[in-house]
Amino acid sequence: MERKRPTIHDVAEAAGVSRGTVSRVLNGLPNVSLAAEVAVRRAVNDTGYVVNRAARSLKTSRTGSIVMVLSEPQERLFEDPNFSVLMRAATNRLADRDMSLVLMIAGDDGGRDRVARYLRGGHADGALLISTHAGDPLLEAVERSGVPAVACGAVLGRTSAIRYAAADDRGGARLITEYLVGQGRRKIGMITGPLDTPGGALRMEGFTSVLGRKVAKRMVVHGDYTQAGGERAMTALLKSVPALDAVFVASDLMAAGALQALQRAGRAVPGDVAVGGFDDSAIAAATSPMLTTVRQPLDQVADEAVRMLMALLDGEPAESVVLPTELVVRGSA
Amino acid sequence: MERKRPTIHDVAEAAGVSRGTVSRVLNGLPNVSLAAEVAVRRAVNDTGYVVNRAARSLKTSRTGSIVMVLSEPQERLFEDPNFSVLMRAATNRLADRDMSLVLMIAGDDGGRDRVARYLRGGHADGALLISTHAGDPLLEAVERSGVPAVACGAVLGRTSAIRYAAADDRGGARLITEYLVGQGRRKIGMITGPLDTPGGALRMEGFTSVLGRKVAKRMVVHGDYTQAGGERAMTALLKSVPALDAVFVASDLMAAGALQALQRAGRAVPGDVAVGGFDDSAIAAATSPMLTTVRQPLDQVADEAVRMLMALLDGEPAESVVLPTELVVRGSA
DNA sequence: GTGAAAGCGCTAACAC
DNA sequence: GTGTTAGCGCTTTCAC
Repeated sequence: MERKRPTIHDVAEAAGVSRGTVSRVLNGLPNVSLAAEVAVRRAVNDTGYVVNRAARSLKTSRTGSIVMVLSEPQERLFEDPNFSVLMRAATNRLADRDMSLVLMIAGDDGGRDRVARYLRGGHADGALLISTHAGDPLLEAVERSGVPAVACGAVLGRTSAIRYAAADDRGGARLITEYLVGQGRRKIGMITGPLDTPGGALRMEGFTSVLGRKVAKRMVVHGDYTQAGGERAMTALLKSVPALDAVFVASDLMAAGALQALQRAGRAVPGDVAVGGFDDSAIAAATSPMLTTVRQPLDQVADEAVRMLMALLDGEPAESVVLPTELVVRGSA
Repeated sequence: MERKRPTIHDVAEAAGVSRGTVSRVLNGLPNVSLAAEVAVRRAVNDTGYVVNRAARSLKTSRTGSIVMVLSEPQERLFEDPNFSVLMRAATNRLADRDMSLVLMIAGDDGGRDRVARYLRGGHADGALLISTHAGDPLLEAVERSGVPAVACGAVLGRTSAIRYAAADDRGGARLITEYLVGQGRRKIGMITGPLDTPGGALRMEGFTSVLGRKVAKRMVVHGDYTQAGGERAMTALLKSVPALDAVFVASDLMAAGALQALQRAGRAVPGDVAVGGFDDSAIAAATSPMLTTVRQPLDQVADEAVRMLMALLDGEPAESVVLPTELVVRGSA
């Protein structure tokens, strides 16, 4: 039973029509009689025919695949719970359209080069960009390639024309900051992410938009999205602002680190210090107390990003979208 | 500047040689003079040539891509910290060989169908299987497709001939169980994963191999790898074995749930009850106390799986490998 | 409404 | 050591 894979030719023969007609049926083009269509569909079934994408692609110069590019340093990706959500949603949305998702990592120059070559080679119809940061050389490389691209997460900096779908980082930060204020907290600090990332810059903007730029300045410490970084930042913040009674931490993972620093310092949470996180990842429910945090609709972000990318592929315009976040109250604040 | 993408023909012309010679240089075949090689490389650079994979694939019927198939119910993947590690490592290893990684999700019948069609269509040179379970219909579909495949994680059941690379689940479970015994614990319970998964069945085997099948039987409760499931299982275990002084939980996420159940029940950890986890994921360092757990070398698992798959593609044999795990002692036991 | 035929860009077999 | 050439399987005019 090791017959060669059937080609469109075999199907045509089995259906008693020409290859052209089979192609028309397969692609849903007009000008096919009902009889022919039925015969072709039957023949496809009987022969077990599956199109050869390479041949189709050679002819149409469309590949049927989208590349998802991660431009995050690898260690961080390693700990990033958001990434797999985006990937899952994107894979499913693309599968709905019979397209596939290729993954590439552009963490260093070599990786970026590979991505650039891949795109210039026309190996993907479009690109989905994950976790780019301000001034990321990848953005320029992608734009130069001419391949349609959409980012998941805001694209920072005025220089890029790349559209994006993102959760409302600014609004989410405002939400939780206002919640802390509403709880009667008066000395509220913040631990940010790296300021060249949207989650770093925009969540800080949300925070300061509530508490004021000036006041907030000495209450803000910068972290790096790792748990150890969160712990260090919390320790530093406690030192500089001993009277602190609340802290908004820009990611759950960092918040877990902050919780540990607070415990070590003998501060009760939320009794002495209330802690707010961001992400609503699995970590948020694993800490003690569980984290009050901000949920990002990441599956919707991916859905929207795919939708926008498909529009772009069809030559239609697509505007960036920002999706609302949601406060999730648990024990830590 | 919107020139058409250069083809091998343009390169040949620029280098003053034939297309055949260019192809030989590109593919590192012998019988090329140094002069010709230099000229071709220069021309490639000058023209910005990138091979057209579709054309190459059409000719060679090799695609240069590997598909990673997730056969996990989607909700679980969502919380699974292991998956992104495997994917990152596999992507990097494949990139080293200039191959790319396509992601597919085979969580339901529709997904499995798509995967089967994809493989039968010859759209990938090989498959990397993630989180298959015993009797998974996907395994049969993959085998029927004739596409070389390797699993990450042991393949359960005698029926499948698919080779795998896995962490030593049994040994890791033994390691931590012996550690608990060595700490003087006498009433040691266990919360397993689903028994049709390797992590479910093998970690339980490791546990019972230390404590004995009979003794262990009433001390074992089954979980589902979720945090809520871990919490429920812990509650049930405490009820049936009130004198419990230690528990080995088959994943960190479930262990986080167990910790919460213990806290609610007023049992001190590790004072009253020692808790051991498995995975050494980010969660393990976020709980309080931090989890004593078993580290799996997942990047090595992916490395090995890719290596085996490449061997298979070259027509060489490949034997399954099991990689040693490591005990990571923190606060919970 | 349908068939015939011309390539898409590449590799590999063959002739020199 | 190098050039020539015949397709790989498909889509898409162009006739009919």
